[in-house]
Amino acid sequence: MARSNDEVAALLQEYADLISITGGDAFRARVYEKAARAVGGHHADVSTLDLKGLQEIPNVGKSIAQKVREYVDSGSVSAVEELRARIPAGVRRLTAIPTLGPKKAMAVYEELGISSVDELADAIHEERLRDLKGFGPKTEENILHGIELLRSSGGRVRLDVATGLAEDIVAALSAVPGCERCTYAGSLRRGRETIGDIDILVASRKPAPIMRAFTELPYVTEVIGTGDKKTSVRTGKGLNVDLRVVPTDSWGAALQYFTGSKVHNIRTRERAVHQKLKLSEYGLFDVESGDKIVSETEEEVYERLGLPWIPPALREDRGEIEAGLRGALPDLVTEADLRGDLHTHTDLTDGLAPLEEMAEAAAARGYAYYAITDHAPDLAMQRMTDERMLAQRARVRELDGTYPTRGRRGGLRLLHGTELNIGPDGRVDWPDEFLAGFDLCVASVHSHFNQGREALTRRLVRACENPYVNIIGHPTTRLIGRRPGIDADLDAVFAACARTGTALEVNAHPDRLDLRDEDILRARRHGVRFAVNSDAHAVPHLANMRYGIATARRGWLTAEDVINTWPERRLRAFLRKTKP
DNA sequence: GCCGTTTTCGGCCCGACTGTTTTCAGTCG
Repeated sequence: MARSNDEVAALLQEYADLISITGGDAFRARVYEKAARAVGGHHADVSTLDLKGLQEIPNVGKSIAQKVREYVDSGSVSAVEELRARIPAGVRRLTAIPTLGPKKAMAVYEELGISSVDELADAIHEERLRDLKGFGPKTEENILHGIELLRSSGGRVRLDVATGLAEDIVAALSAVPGCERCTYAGSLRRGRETIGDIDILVASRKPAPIMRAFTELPYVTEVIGTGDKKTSVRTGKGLNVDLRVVPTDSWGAALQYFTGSKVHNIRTRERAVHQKLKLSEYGLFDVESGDKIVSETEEEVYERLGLPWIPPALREDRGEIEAGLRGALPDLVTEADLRGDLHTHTDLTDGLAPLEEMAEAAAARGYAYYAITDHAPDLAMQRMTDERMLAQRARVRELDGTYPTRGRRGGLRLLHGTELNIGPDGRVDWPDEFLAGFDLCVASVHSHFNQGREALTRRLVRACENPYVNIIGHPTTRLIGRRPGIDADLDAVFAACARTGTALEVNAHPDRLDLRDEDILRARRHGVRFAVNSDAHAVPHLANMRYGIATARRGWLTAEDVINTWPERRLRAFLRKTKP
């Protein structure tokens, strides 16, 4: 079951879409969109709020608050039902087709009675669309192509895939003569968990050679559009890449603009308007005189708007503008803050590399400490026994402090741990006496994902209450794009973590990124501590930490919030939990 | 429909590109 907030947000978004499709007031539609986002991101459950409490949510006024109450009380909203009755659900789905927006969707429905993607494809094959006003052969072709894209991909790729491609493109374009600066922006710079398309920004006085080099890159399969300021392509990975070329003195304004997010940009531009200024990708301008005020760096742009520079990870309109105005932006954790990794595997279970290689690679990363946490016996396929685990522990003790780690006195401190399995009833693999021998225990759910909400919640809370469980590993077990997170009452779990001194993992594997940014934000309000871990099963996986840190930053975490940035003594004290 | 260091009414982010247009609407980010 989704949180009430998510259901209400989806309903408000649907209402906004229906207003747009029916040609309603565009500003009114936008307000519903803004309210949908605000409700989705609100910390308190809307089903527990009265009208007054609801109206404290930004962009929720009397009218929308009443609709939310109506939904919570009765399960539906009459105003939404009225529009649903006028517009078949299929018409709304048409707007998911690239190049087909609300206006065209309404036109094909009203003129031709089309209310599904299949009917639309048929109509195009029969050349019936081109007779409509504003439609022509090219429009038909574009829509048909859009339908193919919609059916084939569906869109977003993993953060690591997009990062790799973007870094290749930046390297290639940086080598083109006349390219003065080049970087990626957009959701990738903000570190979102999946990427819909890549935005590349170049500063240059001569765009043509850059645009040409861009369209000739080997992985480009199609050029969608091209001008002297902007070019868009599709790549073999099903990922679109947009390239914008701006004058060098516009770099800061352009970087700010193309980093987004859209909602953050709207907020910053609104601030500009209130100061009789205009903010675009070319700079911050005085409206009356047209004079450019600043444009060279992001810092100048924000400063002139009365704001400190805001880290890209925070630019989602989740309170960063208000925090900036109060001087209360968090000092976000960085990869350099990390002193160790607290969840890793070796070839004793399902890892690929032996303990020695993993430890050596960890030392090379400059860590001060490193935990080996192989699987415990309840994951039967891992064939773990007490003897094998104790033999590994003896080897860990031998190797402790023997790997020189740069910039630190003494060698890499090795911690011997395990990744326990949280059983259906919340119990873990070993009895307390055996668990007491570990330096730390991660505990994770690996099966029985579909127990009811109450059972799953109890299960996780019970794991937190185990005095030997230090970290809940990949807390929701979601796999991005493949498996949803378990349906537990996460707020209850977060409260249990805070109460028992159990940390929540931010699993850095790009398939997981679990907890996700929004859940981190909620957990943080409970006073929970976090561990950003690679869950490495091979040496190269240790470097996935960058994605975990990106996610932690999106969750507003500081080094203080993350236990594996702490000095070893403080970490070990935390791991003693509530035990005497 | 929401909101207010101009305002309780009158605003509401800005520009690039495309395809259809004889000067602009729609879509996208």
